[in-house]
Amino acid sequence: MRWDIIELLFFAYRDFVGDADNELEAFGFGRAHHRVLHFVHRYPGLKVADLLDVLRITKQSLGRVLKQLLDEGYIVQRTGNNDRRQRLLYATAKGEALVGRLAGLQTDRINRALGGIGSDGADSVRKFLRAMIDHDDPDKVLATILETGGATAKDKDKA
Amino acid sequence: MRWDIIELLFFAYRDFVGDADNELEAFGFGRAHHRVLHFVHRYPGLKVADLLDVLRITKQSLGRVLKQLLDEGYIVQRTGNNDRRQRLLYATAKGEALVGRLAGLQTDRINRALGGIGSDGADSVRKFLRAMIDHDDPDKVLATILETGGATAKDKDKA
DNA sequence: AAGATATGTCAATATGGCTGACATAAACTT
DNA sequence: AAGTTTATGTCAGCCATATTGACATATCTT
Repeated sequence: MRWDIIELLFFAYRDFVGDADNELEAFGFGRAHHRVLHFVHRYPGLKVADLLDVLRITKQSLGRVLKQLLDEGYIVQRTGNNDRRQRLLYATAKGEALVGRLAGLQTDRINRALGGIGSDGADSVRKFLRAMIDHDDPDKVLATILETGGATAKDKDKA
Repeated sequence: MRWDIIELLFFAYRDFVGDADNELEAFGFGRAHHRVLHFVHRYPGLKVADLLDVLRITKQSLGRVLKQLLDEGYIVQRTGNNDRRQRLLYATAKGEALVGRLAGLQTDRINRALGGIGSDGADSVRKFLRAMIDHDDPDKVLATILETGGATAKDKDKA
């Protein structure tokens, strides 16, 4: 039994998401909002169904949170060009700023943690995390990540 | 920005906890039950306040779940010897069996993921996860983990 | 004895998720 | 053109898990 990793994962993830939680509270948002905004920002033009797939939630659940983000100007939606039924989702500048802020906190934590294990170690972590994920039947976003090793068009801000 | 690790962590943790979730459903339990049972099993003799600290929840939240686990025979509580106000918590054989089952699933996933990175890589993962955790003001369990590097008396079943 | 602490309970509320049902608009198929 | 399917949205009720506030009893400490 790998109790060591099981428990480290619990505490690590708790603190990792805790960074954002504290910040989100000020906006009256929670984790669900963060997730939606994150993926909309990182994968602009996602349709609603894509997001449901990624997050593995129902449209009612998504609707609740998405509506708030739309109403408050963090996300805009556009009708699809090829299929006018679709609603393609994009983060606004306001939304990007918020995602950036949250990701900054999380990145700080990650960089501190990576700081002690060198680039080979960082490689191992990426390999490990990647291998922890089920690869069968990936949603659109995960498929993108798995086929690019994590590098995407939106990674230009990896400064 | 470490978008790569941020996203890998999201999906990895989702799938990691998903293993247990599916199994828990059959018992009419959820994540909260799993967490409680896990720590009670791994750190027998925890008092209620310790558990509140570890899980960072209120006694009302804990009470709901703990009561179910007590009523259904997964956990027993004993009055403290030095302080009769305390309720020390222990997993029953039934409780241990369930934890073992859940941890087995998670361990399989972890071992598969570790299988690709060798023992140096595994070391790096442990160091990384450990460094991802806030070390200030640790609760009783985390303090134990941090000072022993994850090896505890209950690790004899690391077969 | 007075004050502090460990635990437990009641009650109302919040976040985020679910199921079922229904609706409209748009696209596809016949 | 009509019928069928699909993309999205909404209403409603319920659930899991967590919170806050208040209060209570038993036990320990001063």
